[in-house]
Amino acid sequence: MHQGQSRHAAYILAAGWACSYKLLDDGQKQIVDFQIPGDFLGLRSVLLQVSDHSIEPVTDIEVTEIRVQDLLDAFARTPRLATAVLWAASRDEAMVVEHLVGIGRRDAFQRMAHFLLELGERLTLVGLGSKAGYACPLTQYLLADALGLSAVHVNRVLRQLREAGMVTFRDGLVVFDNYDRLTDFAHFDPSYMDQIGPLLP
Amino acid sequence: MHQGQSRHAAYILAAGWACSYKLLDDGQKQIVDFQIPGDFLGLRSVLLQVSDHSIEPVTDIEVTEIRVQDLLDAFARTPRLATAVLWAASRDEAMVVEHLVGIGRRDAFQRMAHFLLELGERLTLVGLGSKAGYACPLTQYLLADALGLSAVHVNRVLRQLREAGMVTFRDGLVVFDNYDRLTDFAHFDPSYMDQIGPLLP
DNA sequence: CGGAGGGTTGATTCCCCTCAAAATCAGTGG
DNA sequence: CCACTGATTTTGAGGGGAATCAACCCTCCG
Repeated sequence: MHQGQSRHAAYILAAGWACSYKLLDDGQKQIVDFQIPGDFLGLRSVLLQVSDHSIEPVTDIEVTEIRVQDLLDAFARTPRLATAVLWAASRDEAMVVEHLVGIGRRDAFQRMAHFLLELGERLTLVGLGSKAGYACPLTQYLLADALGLSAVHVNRVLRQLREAGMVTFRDGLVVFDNYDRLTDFAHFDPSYMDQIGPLLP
Repeated sequence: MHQGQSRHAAYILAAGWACSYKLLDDGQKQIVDFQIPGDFLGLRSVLLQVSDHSIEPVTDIEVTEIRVQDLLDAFARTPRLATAVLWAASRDEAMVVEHLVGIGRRDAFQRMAHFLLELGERLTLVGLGSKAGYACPLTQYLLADALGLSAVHVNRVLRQLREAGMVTFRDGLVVFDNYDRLTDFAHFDPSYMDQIGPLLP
């Protein structure tokens, strides 16, 4: 899916990882978010009718297609579903906001630590991770484009976090060497993620 | 409205400016967005039941309160309204994403230029601005917290943009000295803002 | 075996921050 | 009328975090 496209469906990611990003005129890339199993793909593009961003697979993926018309029809029949989707969209926005704060006000180390922790939290919710660590197919280039850093600096930051005994990212595996010290260092507060659930009438 | 609060209403801003922001543990502030007349206030906080951010007036403001229950009841009676609100939420998220891209991948000059242009575009839509300029009550401190810069650097950037004959921000007034050159410089593409409107069943 | 993608490390440069100090202005009270 | 205060804007000097440039290594794969 690419920026500017219209007429496409939304999907739910069943397996694999994807990433949504925007391309700038000078060729730079800013990754907005990574999608893991269970996440919506392209919901906003459908609602706004024109995609304002691109989506790309990171690994091989499996998706379930949701046709726009079906979704809107379901809203009409089941208003509570509309509320639930609105809730899901709000939770997505909350994550983008947290990402914005990280890039705007945290240095590279806290930014990286916070990112790895948030990803771990999300993966734990769907049974793909724990406080020990998780499998992570992202390259250092992808991390750089997500965190607003250069790939070289990502490498340095990862090395220093590893040498500090807080977290090790190697061979597609994130291992939390000292979870508590890492959360402390990153000022990580997961409360903005584990939401109560949709507010239903 | 403050981070962590629950039980509050949503509002529509009738007059004045507000800003939504997050506070970090070390006291730094990241402004996520400014709200101008016509914008929703706190919609996400209501849907997620707990506010993940704070909202503060920038000027004196006038708001219209929307009670949560009324909103949800209206969704049940008028599904199209739910779709419309979902659309508005998506548009808000698109603006946050654009903000994220700006902070992640643009230097201070393009960031400032882009920000002033986007604000101008939004104000023009509600009749409070034009390609000539607009009244802007923001201080350089607020700009700094929004753009992820220091107030000192904001000042330098504004001076250089002024000396380059592109835009002048002085005494609460933004004047586009050369709109075309500024949009060119900032790679500003307003298409992500003037959306088609809600997709209705 | 050559090439591509990804990871690692060092040297240098530069953008932006921090610290510091004035200047300007609105309000406030003596 | 004027000193006094606080908020905001302005400008300078110096420092630091991250980018850029440039190698080199490894593994996988046709």
